Amino acid sequence: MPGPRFTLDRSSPVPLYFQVAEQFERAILDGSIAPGERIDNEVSLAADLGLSRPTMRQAIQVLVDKGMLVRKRGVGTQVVHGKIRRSVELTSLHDDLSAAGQQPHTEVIAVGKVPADEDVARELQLSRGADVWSLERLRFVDKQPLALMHNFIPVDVVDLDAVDLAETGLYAHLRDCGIVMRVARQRIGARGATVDEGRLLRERKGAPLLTMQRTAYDNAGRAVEYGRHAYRPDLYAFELTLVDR
Amino acid sequence: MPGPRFTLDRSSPVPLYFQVAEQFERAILDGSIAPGERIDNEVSLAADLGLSRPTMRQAIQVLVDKGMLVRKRGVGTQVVHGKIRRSVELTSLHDDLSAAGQQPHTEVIAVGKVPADEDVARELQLSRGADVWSLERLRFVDKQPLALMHNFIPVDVVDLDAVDLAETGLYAHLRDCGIVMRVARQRIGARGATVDEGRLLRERKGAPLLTMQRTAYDNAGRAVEYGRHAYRPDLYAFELTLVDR
DNA sequence: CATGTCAATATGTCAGGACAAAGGCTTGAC
DNA sequence: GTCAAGCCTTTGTCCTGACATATTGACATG
Repeated sequence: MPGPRFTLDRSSPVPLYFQVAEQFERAILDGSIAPGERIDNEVSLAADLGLSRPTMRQAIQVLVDKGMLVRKRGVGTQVVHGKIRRSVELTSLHDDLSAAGQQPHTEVIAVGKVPADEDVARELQLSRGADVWSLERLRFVDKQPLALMHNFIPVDVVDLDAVDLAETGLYAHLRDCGIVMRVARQRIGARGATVDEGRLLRERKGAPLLTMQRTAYDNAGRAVEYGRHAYRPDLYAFELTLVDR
Repeated sequence: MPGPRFTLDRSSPVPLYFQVAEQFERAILDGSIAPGERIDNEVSLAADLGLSRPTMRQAIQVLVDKGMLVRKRGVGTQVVHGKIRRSVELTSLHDDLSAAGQQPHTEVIAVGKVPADEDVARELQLSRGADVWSLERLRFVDKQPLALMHNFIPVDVVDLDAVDLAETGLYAHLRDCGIVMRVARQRIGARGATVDEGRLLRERKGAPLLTMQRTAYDNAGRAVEYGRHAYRPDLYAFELTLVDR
């Protein structure tokens, strides 16, 4: 618990509490602080670094939210475990795979304007039959088909024409257009593959697929994207870390 | 934004920030504050209620974490959307269903001590072959089989003999024994049903099933439970709300 | 030996103030 | 008319200080 000496850069634009949290996280991940070990109390940690207790507390809170630390009143704060897999976040599969060092490859199957069906209209808060962008893509990893993705986007959100979606990824393009997604509702389920899905994903009809539907909302609470995706369950799964607060 | 008048009870043991958060949440859920609407700024809200700004800020943060509010620096804080389905939490299926007003019914298929296989040993941080409790249950809703649950628990965590697990639910029993689960890692996937699973869940062999594996850790970072579950995807799905912070 | 009490310790909550940074709006120069 | 500078509002970060409450362990008591 004397722990590695943390360094603070007060001239950096990075908030102090975040600098501390980052270094703490590294120390936990690389094993400098063992799981189960108690860290110093907030007051002395703050004093060591020349911070106020609320700032130190805020730094610790970041890691508590991530599930790496656990507070116990009257006792102290302990490391729960070192290896925390990345939890489900508001990112796209493209980001996920790129970050994992894999070589994703995307094939655009179809893109164009279509009238919204009942599902799409409800999720995007539009009237049924309204025009929406429809985008179907097939994602590969190592030449193997991994996911079939069908996205719907209101036409007034962004223009999808003449965009190289095979390269950039949908979410990256939306970000570039100034669309900021803040909240999303996801629903994860399973079902058998249709004939078309089977052909594209190289599975037989009826083979189990992992499905995910996601509706994403921007700053203003406007629904900006609805996606229905199907994954090959032998190649993909969702991992998440739950924290009881 | 003048908003409903909130009431504070300073003699209550419930923290002030939590009282405010609760009443705010109710106002959002019942539509008193419409989605997209901006709420008052933190300073004046705090002044209205006779609170300090940090306390008011903490109250708002609770709802930001839930995905109901979105902050924008220099602009204000907005309601994103009213209806937030419960996100995935550190609770059991039994709790989930009870809360939903359904009538869950559980059948214990098998319970006893077994040697840990490779998976179980790794997840529970035990040596292979060590004795663990094995508990297989089948859960029904409205007489329909919904989930097949297989849990493993280290023998030194709790005694599972002579417990009516059909009634109480596993997690409730663990809570009663003083086991507090703080963090859990989940992995959600899909696969085809085995013959045995098909028989119990009344599906044919190879029918798509939604699967979830969960390892739960207690305060000390000790793995206290590992579960492999299979759900009928026509009756169950995982919903979660993601928030970008 | 069991049990209740008390003190030490650590986190939980709350107040009040200060300045920084970002977004939106107005104003002014060109 | 357009674009940039500057002002205002609002949230973001950080400080100091205080008291409340839960946990643990030592100690006294039955």
